[in-house]
Amino acid sequence: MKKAKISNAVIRRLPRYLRHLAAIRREGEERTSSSALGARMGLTASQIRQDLSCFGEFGQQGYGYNVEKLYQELREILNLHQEKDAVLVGVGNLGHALIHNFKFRDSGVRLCAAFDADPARIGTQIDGIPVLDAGTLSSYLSQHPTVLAVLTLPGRYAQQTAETLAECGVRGIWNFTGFDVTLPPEHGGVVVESVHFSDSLQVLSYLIGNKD
Amino acid sequence: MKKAKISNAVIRRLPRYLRHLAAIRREGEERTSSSALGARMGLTASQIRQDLSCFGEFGQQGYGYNVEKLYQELREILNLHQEKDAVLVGVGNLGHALIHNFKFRDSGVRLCAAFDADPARIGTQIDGIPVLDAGTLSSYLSQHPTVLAVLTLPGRYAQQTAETLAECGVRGIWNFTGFDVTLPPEHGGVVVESVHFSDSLQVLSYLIGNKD
DNA sequence: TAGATTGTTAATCGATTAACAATC
DNA sequence: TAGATTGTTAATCGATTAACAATC
Repeated sequence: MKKAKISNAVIRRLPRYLRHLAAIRREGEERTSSSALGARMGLTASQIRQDLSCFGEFGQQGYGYNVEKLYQELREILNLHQEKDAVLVGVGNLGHALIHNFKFRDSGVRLCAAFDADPARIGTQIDGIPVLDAGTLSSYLSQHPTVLAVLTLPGRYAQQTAETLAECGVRGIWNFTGFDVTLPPEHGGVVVESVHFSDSLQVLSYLIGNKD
Repeated sequence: MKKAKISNAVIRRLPRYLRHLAAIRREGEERTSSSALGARMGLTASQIRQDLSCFGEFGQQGYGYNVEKLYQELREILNLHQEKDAVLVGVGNLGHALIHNFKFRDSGVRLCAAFDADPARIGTQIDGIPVLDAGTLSSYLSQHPTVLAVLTLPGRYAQQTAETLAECGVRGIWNFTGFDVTLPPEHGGVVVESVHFSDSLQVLSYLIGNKD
């Protein structure tokens, strides 16, 4: 039901808008404007108005934007208001850290189960999330339709596991393995979002190294 | 000694080039070309040549690029060849996971010490990395000049800790706190590279939600 | 009302792609 | 040599910024 294709640049700014709106909201402000928000975020007022206008008309001339309303609009645009079930695959240090620290709920995600191949972990719970046998992943998914999967297992299993997930109907894969995962289009456009720690560190390395 | 300013878009592609070159190298290939690399990475040959030409002339007409040479060139461009000392601040689950799993060495980073405020953790070691009292951070830094810091502590301490780090001469901050950190220019252009997990998940949420 | 600020159209800027002469 | 492929210049495309009429 969307009109024009939204550019990637715009999409990647949305969570940042949301973060700043959330902060302004916590500060108790009722209204803001494209110029105020822009000053705060280091963007031009023009860009903010242009970005938001991709999704609708959320402001009011002479007044600006109602913080609460714009905040909620952004949550809807990002589909955060809609509950999404997820599983996590690979309960190593990083998987454990995500289960324990990360606020999945803030993004509308309900982490339902974790999977691991290590018998010592299977059957345990982490913060109330059961750790199940990785061998039962696809049978679990067939019984519990799940839209999201968090990939935190060793890189060598990334591709194969991603394919299993895609076959079982997962729509989005949040990939922390550091390996690229490519899913053929027969899997109906499953989206892979990768968090490449090393890419980020290497960019930092570049930036500090060229400051001389 | 660099000529023109390199655009951010180019810089963020460099680690990805490196990753693919590393894979091609592992596969035992001796040469590649902008079109072969482009096909593999989903980029145009033109873009690859354009990107690389920002940094020098690494290819040869009629032949293409020597994989090993280009790989090493990219490592130099990113300053990965140059040893960089780092500290990690905040030894919670995520900090622990990074110390234990992340291959800092692959990016030329030597993690020298970790800091935490929890007395139960102070004095322990994680994979050979000593956990020191967070209260001694600045005195440590004055004795051990350190260019990089990994921020993995609770968000409410992010800004203040970043300022301390900047005052103590740290040049780059790798920020995992989920909070934005802003350093005034009086800190001589300390670079902050943030890994915002929630931004990434929210983009994924947007993308799967708009596939209907 | 007058001032402020929107959404949108037009202008500018920057990044990507195409074309091609140079040459291995 | 002929074919392949570079580095670079020019053309295109897309994203950002500026301008402004509409209006709260």
